[in-house]
Amino acid sequence: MKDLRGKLSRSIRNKEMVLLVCNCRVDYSGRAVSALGWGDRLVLIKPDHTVLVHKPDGRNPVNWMAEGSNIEVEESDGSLIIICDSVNPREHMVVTVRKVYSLESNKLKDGEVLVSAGSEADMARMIYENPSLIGESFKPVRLEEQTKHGFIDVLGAEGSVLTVVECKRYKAGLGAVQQLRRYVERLQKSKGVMKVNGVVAAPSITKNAMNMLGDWGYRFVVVEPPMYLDLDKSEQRRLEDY
Amino acid sequence: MKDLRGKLSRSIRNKEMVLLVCNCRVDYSGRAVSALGWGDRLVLIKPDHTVLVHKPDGRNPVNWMAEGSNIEVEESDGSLIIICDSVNPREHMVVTVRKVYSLESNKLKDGEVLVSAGSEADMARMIYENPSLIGESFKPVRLEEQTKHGFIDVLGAEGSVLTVVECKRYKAGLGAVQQLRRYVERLQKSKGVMKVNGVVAAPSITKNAMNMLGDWGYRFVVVEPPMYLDLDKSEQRRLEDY
DNA sequence: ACACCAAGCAGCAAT
DNA sequence: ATTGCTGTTTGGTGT
Repeated sequence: MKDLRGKLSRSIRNKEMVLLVCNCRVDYSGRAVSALGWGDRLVLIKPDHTVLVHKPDGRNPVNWMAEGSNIEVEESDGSLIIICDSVNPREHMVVTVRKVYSLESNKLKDGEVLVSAGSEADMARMIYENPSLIGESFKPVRLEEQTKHGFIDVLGAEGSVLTVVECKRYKAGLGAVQQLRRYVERLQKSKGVMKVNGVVAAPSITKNAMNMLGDWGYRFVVVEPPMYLDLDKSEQRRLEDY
Repeated sequence: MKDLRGKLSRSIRNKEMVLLVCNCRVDYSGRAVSALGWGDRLVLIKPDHTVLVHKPDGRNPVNWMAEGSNIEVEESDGSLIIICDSVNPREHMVVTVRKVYSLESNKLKDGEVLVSAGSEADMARMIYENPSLIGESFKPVRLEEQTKHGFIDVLGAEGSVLTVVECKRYKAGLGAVQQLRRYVERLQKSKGVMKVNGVVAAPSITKNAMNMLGDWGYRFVVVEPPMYLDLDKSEQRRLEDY
């Protein structure tokens, strides 16, 4: 274990990406507490001092420390002990390694950034630019207004009545209707007007949410999120082209 | 690349955990669309066919496929091409690898499951068992009741008045108050009673949420989530003992 | 720093 | 399978 400890410490200090496949146990305390008994896992230490412990299944790490953690490697009783600490939030994770299957590290270079589309913001933009998606008389006024007390996706008017549009890129649930209700009520209060229209714009809506929508006199409009990448900032290619 | 393709395919078929450190690009389409240019990354393929692409920083994978995806490995123009597909939701991810820094795989065995404490459910249980945390006259009735129209953390009574308690393990925000409001209103409607008490139980609460709470006649009670593990199911040890 | 909200949220439980 | 909701949510943005 001694040389392993040295190699590990050196790789971390050297800002390499470390892959440690091992049998280990993990103890965590901080925002919660947890214990994980002995088993085979991947311990991934990134150059930014993010530490991830992955079980052989699932998308998420079973334990982790956010970037910037302090990492110490010790050796005791033939075990490798990886101690991670962070302040704000104060967190502590200890990985005790009793068997190493493989340890390797690489210096990685990656300057690229993910380009993606299909978010709720993209949807809001699409509605702003194509107001008829909401209704014949809908005239958009403001896009993605983040105010002190909420975030209105699209604000517009139908005739002389203000209309709040809440977008959801997936099936709208109770939460979406509640959000809409909050924004509508705030507008009514702040503007001192009785009537404000509320619209949920989403590809679909759950039954309960639809009922709640009706109870409050709001309406639902089917809108699909736009799925194309703006790769060249000029030429947009539809998803299906790929 | 040819032998690499064989090794990779074999490891995947063999349900091993595959670690591929490489220079690659990634294209994804499904719930959204994304493109990621050339760079050095870790491609992690788990036995359950979860696929994760990790950049050298950050906690989350930059691209991924959920467990159970179909994975094909091809070779073209000296590049390794990993094609992942899933139905429901229909998703597609292609990792094009032009340079392999390392490729290894291991058969992992991990039967352990994470034991943790400090969740909202733990909080609700604590309140149920220590009702005075909410108030002198609070008598708990039901714990974590999932009704058709919402999920009530703790339901109780103060005198002859029903009381709904909404727990948050962290600082309570507007969402918590709205949730509470929905449950209270539903109860009032279904039971046909005028008065139902509402309580937000959390370590702290935001200013806006506190105001909203007052507007609706609800109250806030300071409660910290319980941070101890029930390791033996009999003997509880406090976090600080470790 | 705080507050609020979206996420290709993921994962879980109950319907 | 759908619905609703928590999470050591993470991550981003505006105040």
